[in-house]
Amino acid sequence: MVAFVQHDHKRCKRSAMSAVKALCEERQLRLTPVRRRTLEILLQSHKGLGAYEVLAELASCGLAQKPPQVYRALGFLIEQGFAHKLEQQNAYVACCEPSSCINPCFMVCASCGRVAEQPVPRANKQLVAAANELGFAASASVIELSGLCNECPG
Amino acid sequence: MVAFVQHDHKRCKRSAMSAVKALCEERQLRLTPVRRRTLEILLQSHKGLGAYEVLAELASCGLAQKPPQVYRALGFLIEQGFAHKLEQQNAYVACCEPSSCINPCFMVCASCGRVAEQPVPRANKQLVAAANELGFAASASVIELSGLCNECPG
DNA sequence: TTATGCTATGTTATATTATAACAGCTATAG
DNA sequence: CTATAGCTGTTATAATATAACATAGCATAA
Ligand SMILES: [Zn+2]
Ligand SMILES: [Zn+2]
Ligand SMILES: [Zn+2]
Ligand SMILES: [Zn+2]
Repeated sequence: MVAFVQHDHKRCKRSAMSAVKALCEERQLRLTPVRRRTLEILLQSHKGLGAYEVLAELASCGLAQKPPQVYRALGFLIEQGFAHKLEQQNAYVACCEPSSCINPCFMVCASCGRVAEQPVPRANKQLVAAANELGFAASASVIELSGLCNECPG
Repeated sequence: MVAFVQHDHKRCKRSAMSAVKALCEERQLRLTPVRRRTLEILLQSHKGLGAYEVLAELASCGLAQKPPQVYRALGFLIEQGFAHKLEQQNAYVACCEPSSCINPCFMVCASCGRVAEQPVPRANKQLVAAANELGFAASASVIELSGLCNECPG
């Protein structure tokens, strides 16, 4: 909800990271150095990053050299809801609200690349209801909008 | 709307193909052999097909041998709204309603792979409105549900 | 303590998906 | 005919992702 408006991004990062730490303790998960650093890399900005961009960052601080390493770390973060994959872009982005995030909608600015994440409970209910009417039991949704953010002129 | 219920699929294919032919005449586009055959291949079933699966089919009837050929044909069909890409699966599917299809929602059965396509105007309006409130001007949407269809047991 | 099993990591190799770049062909309008 | 625009053929390569297996760290219980 925050990517496209002025905000204290340092605070934004700190709060996401501490939420993730808390959730890991709660769930008895190990936030290992490579997982933690991967999340930090994603949290640097609100832009989606390709897996190989993340890998390059990890490599530059000596934490990983090979694709499987970054895909594992991303897989962990995504499974736990600490990060998301943008299917349209094959890009990865940290979750802004790791403790309360369910089926968000992503808005991707085609100009600056920033991504905002927004819960859309009503739209989700309607989608699931429409699906149910067709006898389809929906268990997950991908909702991604692309367009222009308020800071990027048409 | 039709993939998950019993229906006359031959009719389904014929009607999509003739709608596409009409639209091509209207828009002065060339439905060349490779484009036409690509569409026919996608229309064989309501499952999403990978680009290289389509290519294999094209190759088996001598219409294309190399990746760029199938990606071009798919690109044409998608630009014109005659087919869609399922971003979650990197798969391609023919459009069921080529003459009236706008921003549909896709339901992908995780078990049988069939894909149904459904207009969701209300959900779309809500998504766009929510985005606008954040100062985001949405111009395109990807909405994909995954789950189980009525013929596939949990 | 040390044996045991589980989770995570390291590494090689390869699979899968997609595009850039350029050469050649074809339909058609003038 | 010939210029042009759009389509096709081909080579090469980029970009994204996973399989498979070897090794290391850690947790816990005999
Ligand atoms: Zn921020
Ligand atoms: Zn922007
Ligand atoms: Zn059908
Ligand atoms: Zn099914």
